[in-house]
Amino acid sequence: MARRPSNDTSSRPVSMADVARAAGVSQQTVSRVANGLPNVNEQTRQRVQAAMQELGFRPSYAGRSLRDGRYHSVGLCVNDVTKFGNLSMIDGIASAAREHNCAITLVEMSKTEEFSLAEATRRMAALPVDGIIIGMSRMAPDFETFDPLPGIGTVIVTMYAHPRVTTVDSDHYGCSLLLMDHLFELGHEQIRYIGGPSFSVDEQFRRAGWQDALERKHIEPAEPLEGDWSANSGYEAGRYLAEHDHTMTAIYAANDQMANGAIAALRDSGLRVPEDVSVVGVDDSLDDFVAHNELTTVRFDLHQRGREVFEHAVPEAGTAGKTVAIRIPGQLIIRHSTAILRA
Amino acid sequence: MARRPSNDTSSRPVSMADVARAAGVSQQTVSRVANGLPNVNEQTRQRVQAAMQELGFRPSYAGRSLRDGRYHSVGLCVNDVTKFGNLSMIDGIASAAREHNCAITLVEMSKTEEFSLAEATRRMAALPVDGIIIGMSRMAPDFETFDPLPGIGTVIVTMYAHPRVTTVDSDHYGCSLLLMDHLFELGHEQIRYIGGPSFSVDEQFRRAGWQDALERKHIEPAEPLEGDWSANSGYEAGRYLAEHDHTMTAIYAANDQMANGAIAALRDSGLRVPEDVSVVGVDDSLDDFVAHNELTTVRFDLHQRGREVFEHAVPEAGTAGKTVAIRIPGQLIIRHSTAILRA
DNA sequence: AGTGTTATGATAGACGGGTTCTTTTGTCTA
DNA sequence: TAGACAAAAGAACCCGTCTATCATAACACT
Repeated sequence: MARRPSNDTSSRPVSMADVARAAGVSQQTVSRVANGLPNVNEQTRQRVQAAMQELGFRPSYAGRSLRDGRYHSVGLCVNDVTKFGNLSMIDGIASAAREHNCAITLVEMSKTEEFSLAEATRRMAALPVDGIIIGMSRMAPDFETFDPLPGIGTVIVTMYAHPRVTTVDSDHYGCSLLLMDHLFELGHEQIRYIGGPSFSVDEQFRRAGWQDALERKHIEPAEPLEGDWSANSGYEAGRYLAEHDHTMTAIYAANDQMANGAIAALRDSGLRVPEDVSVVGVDDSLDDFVAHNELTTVRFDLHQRGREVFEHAVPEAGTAGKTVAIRIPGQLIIRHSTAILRA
Repeated sequence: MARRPSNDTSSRPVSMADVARAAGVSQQTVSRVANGLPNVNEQTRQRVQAAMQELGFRPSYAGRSLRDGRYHSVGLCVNDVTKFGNLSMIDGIASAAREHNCAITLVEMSKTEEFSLAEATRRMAALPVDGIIIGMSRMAPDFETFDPLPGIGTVIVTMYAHPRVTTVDSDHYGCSLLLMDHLFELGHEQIRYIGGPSFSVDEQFRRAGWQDALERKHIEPAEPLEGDWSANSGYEAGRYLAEHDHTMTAIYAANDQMANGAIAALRDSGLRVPEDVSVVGVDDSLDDFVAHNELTTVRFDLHQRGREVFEHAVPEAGTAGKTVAIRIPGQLIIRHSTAILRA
């Protein structure tokens, strides 16, 4: 014998049938009231609403989803919530999701465990999501071992393109070109690079942009330095450069934190910024943390990126099926850490 | 006429019935295979698994939830993802949720719209959640207009206590006592306060701690200054104090960013830190952004807070029903922005 | 009296997974 | 060969919401 329908409201959420019983009407009438359909007597409507109120009825998400085939939520899988890139991604997506009256189902992978597209997809597949977003800025996506789930939109946040999946990212290559052009215009040519950890894809593209910009002008790039995104690592690198490279006139640090550290190191070494050395960073992330932020940097429109990501993951009519690779350009923010090269 | 059952697999996710048809077995046999139950012939099992693979079957979240009455997700509603407090809360909760194999359903309220417990509860009620967490650090919770949803755990992250709902927060009052005791031990008595915006509850409790600590020692508190949590506002306040208060020997800034700004202002005014003025902050949030972080501060164990929040929102057997008010103490981190008061 | 409108109930089916009950099939023993 | 027993698989039903259909009132208007 299958389970008997139980009438004790204590252990079970309140259903339409419970409301119907309490109000002395049929379940359909409750449905009509709940969904604001016509052909309900005003008196009846009030009686039903009173019963709903009293019993604390709220429609079952599961029942409705089963019926509608939609969840009104988008899945987001990231490696580490606290990383600047991921945080700003969440913010951008949250704002886009809210506009579509959609929630975000967030899964943070363990910081120690292996983070792969395959694993992320497996985890998201079991969740109530109408689309899947996977943030892969830390490492190259494992496209070989990955198959997108059929019948559900998938977007990967990465600089790499995929033939069957839409990928979106801020243009981590182009931002370097913006900054390098700015430095070139100021007359700089000996531009050193302080990068993030070399496994990071963001780092790889930012460094490639720096290198290509130099080579395009037939300038031999000096050895890039490797940091870990933190201000301290930028300081170390800045110290090293101040002591060992007396021809350099500018430093490109791959994020603002390292740039900030590098500036401190240069000043501790007796060099002036920007008079002796110009310094640029990326992200425009210092404002809250540093008074009188003077760093020339690139700002990405993370809300636009969030919107692009969201709308490709949960496509409205028409846009479905097309897979594209979107690179969102950054905007050069010129402050006072860069200056014209003295003759 | 009700909807006809459709057999076109193209527009509909693959169900157990589809797999059963393809494998030539009944739907129940598919269920047995999917859930690893016994009493299935090895040959049959393989045939079913092959069909699952080929059709790309994945169990419907809605169907399973409807059946089980559980969602394996906890709802989290915050005002602004990017605020340090909220971010670290998400991180802590995410890590606790992962341990329970649980996802987070995140709803970010519009930064402009009114953020109330009633509204947050209303939004979360329509989502697939086994528990509800509402972050209310920005303003006093509107307990009057709020009723917790029956039959679902609710936790509010706030310093205020509620008779029928569990509330959890870092101890924003106690952290002030820790810092003030540290400064008292160093001999400081003229301790100025730079706070956050006065509508913030965190601010109110941190300031109350500062004031009570002074009054307990019968020291008249000097007028507190109001910032907006940013380094720039800390700088402004620091400048003002350096110029107008020549008796102060220490500054307590209500977060690290403002403390960092204040230090910069003091140094720009020709004062040395910590020799002339000691400075303390709260949050321990500077490490990534500032090289050689020397700020004495209080660190909160946000993962512990996340765990407490999660486990009270989604109570395992036993803990249900009890409502408590939990205040998680911070830890004093002594660096080099504080020093013994010179005679 | 006849026609139409509005309000409501009764019944049922669809959605997908899981549980219980029942039936069929196969194997072993007396 | 009949009976006992276990393994395998099918049938029915429930979870809660929504919709479709039909039936049945009550009521108004012509």
